[in-house]
Amino acid sequence: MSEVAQRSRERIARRQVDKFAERRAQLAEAALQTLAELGYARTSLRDIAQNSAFSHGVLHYYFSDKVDLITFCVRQCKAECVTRYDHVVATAGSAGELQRGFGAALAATLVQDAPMHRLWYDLRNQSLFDASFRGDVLEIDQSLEQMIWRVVARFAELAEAPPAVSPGVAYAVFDGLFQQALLRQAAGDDGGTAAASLRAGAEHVLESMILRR
Amino acid sequence: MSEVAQRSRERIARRQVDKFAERRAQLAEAALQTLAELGYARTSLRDIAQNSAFSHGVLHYYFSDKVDLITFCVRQCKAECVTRYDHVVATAGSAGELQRGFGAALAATLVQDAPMHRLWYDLRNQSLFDASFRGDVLEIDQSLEQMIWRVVARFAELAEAPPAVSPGVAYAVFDGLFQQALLRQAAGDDGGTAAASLRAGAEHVLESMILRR
DNA sequence: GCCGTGCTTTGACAAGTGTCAAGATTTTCT
DNA sequence: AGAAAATCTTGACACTTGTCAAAGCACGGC
Repeated sequence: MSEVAQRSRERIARRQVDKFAERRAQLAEAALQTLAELGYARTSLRDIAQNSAFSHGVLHYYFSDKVDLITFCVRQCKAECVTRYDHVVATAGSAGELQRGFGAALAATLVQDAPMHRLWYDLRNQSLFDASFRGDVLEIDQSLEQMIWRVVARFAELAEAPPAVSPGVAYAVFDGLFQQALLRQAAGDDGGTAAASLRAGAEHVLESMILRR
Repeated sequence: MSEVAQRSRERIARRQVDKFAERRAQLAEAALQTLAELGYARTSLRDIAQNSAFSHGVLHYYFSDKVDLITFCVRQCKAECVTRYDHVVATAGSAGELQRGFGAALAATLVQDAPMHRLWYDLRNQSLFDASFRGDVLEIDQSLEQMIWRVVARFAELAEAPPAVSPGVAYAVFDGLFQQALLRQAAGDDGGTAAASLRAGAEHVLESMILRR
C-alpha cells in the first residue's frame, strides 16, 4: 500500500471513529433523557429509541448490550455533574460567600436537575444488586466525593480553621441532605420549601465541618 | 337464622380473616426475601412464589395487584425497622454511652441487614418515579426521622446541651452516612472497614449535633 | 353421605422484553 | 457512475412478565 493510501485510510478511520463516537453520545443522551423520566426499572430499549431519531435496531449497532449502553450513559452523566460547584469555589472571596454560594448552587441543582439526580440515585442503587455497574458507579461516587471535598477544603482555608471531618463523611452528609430534599420535592413541594431547607441545612452543616477558633 | 348459627358464622369469619391475614404476611415475607436478594427491577411474581411454598397463582388470590403486594411488603418492613435503636436510647446512662451504643448499633445493622436496607433504598427511589408507593414511603421515612430524632434528643438531654440541628437534617445526615457505608461494603469490604468507619463517623457527627457548653 | 365454600394449582393469554439477522438505504471512495 | 462499506430499518425469534379463569383439592356443615 502506498503512503498516500495509508494516510487516506487513517483519515477515514478517524472520521468514522469520530462519527461513531458522536452518534454513541447522541444515543446515550436520548437514553439518559428516557431513563431520567421513567427510571431504570421501566425503561426499555424501544422507549429509548423512540426518544431518539432512530429505530430500536440502531442501539445494537452502537452498543453491544443494554449494560454497555447504560454504562456509557453513567459515564456521560459523570462528566456533566462533577464540576458543578467548582465555579463557586473558584470565585468565592470569603468563607461566608462560599457558604452561601454553595448552598444556593445545591438548591439550584435540586430544582433544575431533579430528574437526572433521581436517575443517578437509581443507578447507584442498582449497583447494589447488579455488579455490572458497580465499578463505574464507584468511580463516579469517588469523583463526587472529591468535588465536595474541594468545597469543604476551600471553605476551611477561607475561614482559617482546619476541617473537622474526613472527605468521606463530608460527602455522605451532603449527599444525604440532597437526597432527602429530592424526596420531599417529589412529594409535592409548594414553591421550593425543599430547596430552601436544603440550602439552609447545607450552609449550617458546612459551618459545622470546620473547627472554628 | 338462630343466634348460635349467627355466632358460629362470625367466629368462622374471624378465623378466616385471621388466616387470610396470616397468609398475606407469610407471602409478604417471601416477597421481601426475594426483593432484598434481587432488587425491585429484577423481581417477578414468579420469583416470589418460587421463594414461598406456593405457586404463582396464589399471589393474585391474596393481593389484588403487584403494587398491592409490594406496598404491603413495605409496610411490613417498616414495623421491623422503626424501633431498631430504641433499646439503646432507653438503657444508655450517659451521653458517651448513648453515643457509642448508637454507633455500634448502626454498624451492626449494616453488617447484619444489608440486603433489607438496600431494598429499602431501592423502593424509596422507586417512589421518585412511581407515585404508587410514594405515600407509604413518605410515611416510613417520617417514622425513621422520628426514630433518629429520639436518639439525638436523648443525647442532647444526657449531655445537657441543646440540639443544634432540626430533626430533618439529623435524619438526612445519618441516612447519608449509612447509605455510603452500604455502598462501600457492597464494593468488597475486607473485614468490616465500612462498618468501622460508619461507626466512627456516626459518633463524630452525633457529637457535632449539640451545642456543647 | 354430599354439598358448598374457600383455597390452591395449572395452564393459558396478550403484551412487552433483549437480541439478532436480512435487507434497504445512505455515504464514501475510486 | 459504480462498487464497497457503513449505517439504518424492519421484522422476527425466544423468552419473560402480569393477569386471569377454569379446574382440582380440602374441609366443615347438614
